[in-house]
Amino acid sequence: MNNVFDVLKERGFIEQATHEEEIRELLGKEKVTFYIGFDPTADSLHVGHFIQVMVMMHMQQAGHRPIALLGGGTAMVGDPSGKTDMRKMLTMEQINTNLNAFKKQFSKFIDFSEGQAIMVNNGEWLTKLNYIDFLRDIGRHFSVNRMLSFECFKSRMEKGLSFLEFNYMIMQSYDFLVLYREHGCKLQLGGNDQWSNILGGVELVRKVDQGDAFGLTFKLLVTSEGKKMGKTEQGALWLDPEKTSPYDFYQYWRNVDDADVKNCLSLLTFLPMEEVNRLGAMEGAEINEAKKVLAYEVTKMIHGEDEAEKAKGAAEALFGGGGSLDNVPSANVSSTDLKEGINFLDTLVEVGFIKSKSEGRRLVEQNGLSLNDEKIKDFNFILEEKYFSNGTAMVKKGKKDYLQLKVN
RNA sequence: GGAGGGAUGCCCGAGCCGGCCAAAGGGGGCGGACUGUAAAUCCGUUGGCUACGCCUUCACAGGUUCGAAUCCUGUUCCCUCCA
Repeated sequence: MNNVFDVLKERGFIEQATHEEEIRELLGKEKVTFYIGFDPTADSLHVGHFIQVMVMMHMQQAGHRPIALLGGGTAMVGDPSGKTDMRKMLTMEQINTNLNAFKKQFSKFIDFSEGQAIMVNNGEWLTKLNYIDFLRDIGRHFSVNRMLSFECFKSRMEKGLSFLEFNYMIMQSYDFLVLYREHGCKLQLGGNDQWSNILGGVELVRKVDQGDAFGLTFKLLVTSEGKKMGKTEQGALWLDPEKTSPYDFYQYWRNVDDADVKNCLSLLTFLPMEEVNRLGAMEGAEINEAKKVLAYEVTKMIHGEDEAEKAKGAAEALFGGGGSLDNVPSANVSSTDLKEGINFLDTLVEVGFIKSKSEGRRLVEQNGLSLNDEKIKDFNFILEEKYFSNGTAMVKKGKKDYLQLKVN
């Protein structure tokens, strides 16, 4: 019988705990209702959120009950934790759109049937609060002196912090109290950047209801150098295949630093730790095998087995090892245009493979663009039928950015 | 409400006694070399275009001038101190 606490600890999730021993004991003896909050600030979850989802899955598998708290109310305010600037305000409509997107994505990973997990929106209670009542009931339990000393406001003490955002912590703390009262929620989890906010909630429940409340935070997904992971040129690594294609998603993990492979396997897959340790210990070129496993496993979990197979197949086809080119990223060109001949760079801009023609020229100048493995040397290169075989031609940008052109 | 400071390219940050500024420097990104579809390192590059020239950029709207990121006016936002 494994205690989830030990599992999470072994896999490297845990960063800080309010009452380490008691939490471990609690998780070992009863079915615990816990919650993690997610503010709907974008129209899709990203890998940073996914770490939290992984935790929820581990917990649910161990028999505990997750509450996915959607921050429809808190998103109206914006969490200042660790941020240097104020977030731009979101409109109600945006928040609601995002909320629905989050809901859908959660359902893929957590089992919400028969009350095994709950999804709630804090907008339901936060937007109805009466200011004076709230201040008198809740506000009086917070010491401004203490709040100001919290790490999460540090960067903002220089840059400026509005009262609006300053209240975020109190609102989140109140969430915990509401969930404690309505669902018997005793534990709040979150990324380590949420430590102060979680602490606020734990203390509030203890003060107001003399309840047993606990908090636990997890490592944020960062590289061995401390940089945030899951960032691409386009921004975050999204779980929505429309925003980050399964192929790009796969490639991201296929290309992580050697030093991060083990950590990623441990946090983002359910592979047994023996396997994680075995793969993570690989060195030199061998570790590429571990990266393939990582990429496949994570992609499978997010996008399903079919998409993972396709992404894997495409990668193999492009980077050696055979496989079919069917699932390589592609774009269409019209056969009538092709008969007349079309400007190569214009075409690439049109299909979005390069951002501008200037970028295209730069690439040509720097020898970074090729067609069917022939370097393009001329800005005005004309694309014609003769470069296509079986209706396709392969464009390559840089070392590993491929686009298959297909005639239609 | 009063006094002062600020807003620059993806980010940070020079420039602000007007022309030499598409704007120093760093970070990041991109390309090349080296490799293992890795890291580190080195080199190049980093607004757009009908491209040795042209066009649009230095919070926003006007003005002065042959000419403004740089001067003036108004507006918005932010910060600091005082009340």
